[in-house]
Amino acid sequence: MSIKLVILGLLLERDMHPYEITLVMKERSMDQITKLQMGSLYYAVDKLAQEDHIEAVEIIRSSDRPDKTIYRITDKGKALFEQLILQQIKKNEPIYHPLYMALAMSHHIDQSKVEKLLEERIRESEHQVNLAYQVYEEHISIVPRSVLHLMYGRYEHSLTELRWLKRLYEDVAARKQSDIGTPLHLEA
Amino acid sequence: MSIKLVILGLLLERDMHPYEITLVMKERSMDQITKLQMGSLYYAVDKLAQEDHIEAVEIIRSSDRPDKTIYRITDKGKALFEQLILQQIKKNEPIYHPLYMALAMSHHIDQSKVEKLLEERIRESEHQVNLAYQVYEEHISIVPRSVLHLMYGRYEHSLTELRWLKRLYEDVAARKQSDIGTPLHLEA
DNA sequence: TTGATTATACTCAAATTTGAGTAGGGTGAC
DNA sequence: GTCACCCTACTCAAATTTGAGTATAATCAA
Repeated sequence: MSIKLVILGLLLERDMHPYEITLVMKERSMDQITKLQMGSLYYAVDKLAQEDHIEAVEIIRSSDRPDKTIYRITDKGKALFEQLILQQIKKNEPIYHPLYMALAMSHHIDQSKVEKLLEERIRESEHQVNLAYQVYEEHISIVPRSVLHLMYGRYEHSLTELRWLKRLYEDVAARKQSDIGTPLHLEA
Repeated sequence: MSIKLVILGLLLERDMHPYEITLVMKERSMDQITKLQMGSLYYAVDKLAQEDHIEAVEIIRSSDRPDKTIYRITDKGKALFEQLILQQIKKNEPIYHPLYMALAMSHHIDQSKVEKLLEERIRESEHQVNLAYQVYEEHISIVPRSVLHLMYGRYEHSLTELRWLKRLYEDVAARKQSDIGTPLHLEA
């Protein structure tokens, strides 16, 4: 499970409390690559603590706020981290893409509605591309190279998606969605 | 939830039993775009049936095999299908990529191990690219255009991933993973 | 100044997913 | 001919995820 990897990886940099982990993830837009849900995060942290992969360093109590429990990674946790990384590289799991699936099945419904929403989605997608590029540029001088690769990779994938959406849009607008037999005439 | 969309979409083509849905999904490599787990599929089918979005048409019993329940989509189900498609196009959710995350954090571990596994992964990724292209080509004459877009899109994404992996590999092999401050010198 | 939103920090019940199990039949290799 | 493995079709308990809720403080505008 991906969130465990992130928890261990960030604790390898410095001790943190769970909420702080969410902040760092957002700062580096890691929440675009690994799903971040508070409930799952706290569950995973508890799990890791029960198994002695991480341990509480300090509990900060204030009368008015919830307690903050700061965690550190243990040696057992470091071993798990390595194992999970290697496992993930080895395993060949596809990347799921619900938007593509929805659009692939969209020929069953009213094409004018699809066309309309697709226009908005393309605009949103363009925005995402710019955002991703900006994040990449802003981090050039401040993150390790592998993290920079991550950011550039996100930019590339968002660009791939945008181009796909635009091609699809042409077809929807031309009401060709139900055609069978003609290859997509692709240049790229 | 993505699997519901697929169930409804396939039942829109013809009546099927759940196991048949898994076969069709694999045939069209839809299982590369939407996670397919038997348990989740049967759960979703039960759910849809309870809510009258689909209904049992026929139950085939043989003494030796488990019963097959064939389902059809209802009008209520058709409405849900449209709603889910439009919702999915509207919503802007990122695509999660655990492999990228693992590699982005891999600078904390032994680089020679990463290098080795990365070589295998690149070979596997090349294989996936070829496979995806082949699936696209083979389906040109037999699926609606929007489904063809899906297949071509998968090919493109796998190619984007392959190029990313190769660039990363160069850096790992050159032991540059921890460098900070140099932009990736990119041509594409 | 009151109301609205955002940030801090979690918690919990209910929904869903996972992973393993069940069980008979077919198929290919040795 | 038998052993191992895949195919057909699901089922189920346990693990995990989800989505909403909790509660306080700070910030900002109208």
